[in-house]
Amino acid sequence: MAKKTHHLGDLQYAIMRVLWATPEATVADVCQTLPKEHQRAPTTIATMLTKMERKGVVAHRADGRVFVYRAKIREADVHRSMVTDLTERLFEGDAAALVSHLLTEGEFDSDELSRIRALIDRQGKPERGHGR
Amino acid sequence: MAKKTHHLGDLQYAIMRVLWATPEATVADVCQTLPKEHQRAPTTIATMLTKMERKGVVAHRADGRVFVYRAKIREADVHRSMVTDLTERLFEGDAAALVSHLLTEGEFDSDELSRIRALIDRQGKPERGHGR
DNA sequence: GGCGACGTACTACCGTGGTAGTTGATCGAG
DNA sequence: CTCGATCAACTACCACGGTAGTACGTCGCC
Repeated sequence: MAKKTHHLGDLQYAIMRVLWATPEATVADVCQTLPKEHQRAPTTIATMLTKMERKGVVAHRADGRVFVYRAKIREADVHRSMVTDLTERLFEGDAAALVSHLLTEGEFDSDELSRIRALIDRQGKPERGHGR
Repeated sequence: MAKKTHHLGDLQYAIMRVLWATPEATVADVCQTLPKEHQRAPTTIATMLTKMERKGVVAHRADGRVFVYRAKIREADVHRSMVTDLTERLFEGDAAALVSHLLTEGEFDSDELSRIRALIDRQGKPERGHGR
């Protein structure tokens, strides 16, 4: 497999989000769907998509004379690879240290705190193979 | 102020780690202290430091003919800015969603889980101003 | 005094993200 | 058939991270 940490730029990630939200999209579709802070000239999007295809993160098929693009990588994989990346760089792979960081930075209000607590409880308790 | 999300490259971050670990360091010091996966030619480090100084993340003073560099930004700030960056890109700024992601990705063993739970408990209540 | 080691400055390149203009093919309208 | 719109292709830049060689000044040693 070897996913090897896709690092996408800002615009590239924005484009991926469009493609993840729809099965297929033309350059024009992407342009229209992009949030306004990422609005760019259509040629820019087309160039980006070409470069992204070279990288293997998208693919296209010709529908008449227009190209229809689709994502080749899954959002979850990118998320995982980006989070893992950051965790390794900043916390030597210690994800708990990342959580600790978020807590000490006061990123959460008490509402979120309980939400997270609930998630942890669901995670730790039950019948999952590993863990004592 | 204007923190404006320092995004450091891989080598740059590795260099910063060296400078954070010591009050001051020469190019040679940095070269020697860098972990082997980041070992580079001394000129490379020097060039990098020059570029980093232009960016304002380090500063130097001349000690005789050698330059002694020191960090201009704090590690905590970089951590915060990088984590915040990722959280915004991936989870629209919802840090709890990031934690949720980590949990569903099974990043923690039960030991870490309890550690995190303890941290969360400490967060809600006061007492113990700041230890260690 | 000359010479080599050391150390910064300068220069040069590559890859990639980002940005967009220009070109050329093609398709539909008149 | 011709004209204008629409697209992809190609080209050209810029900035920046990364990488390192070369040039040049200086310091200590023989």
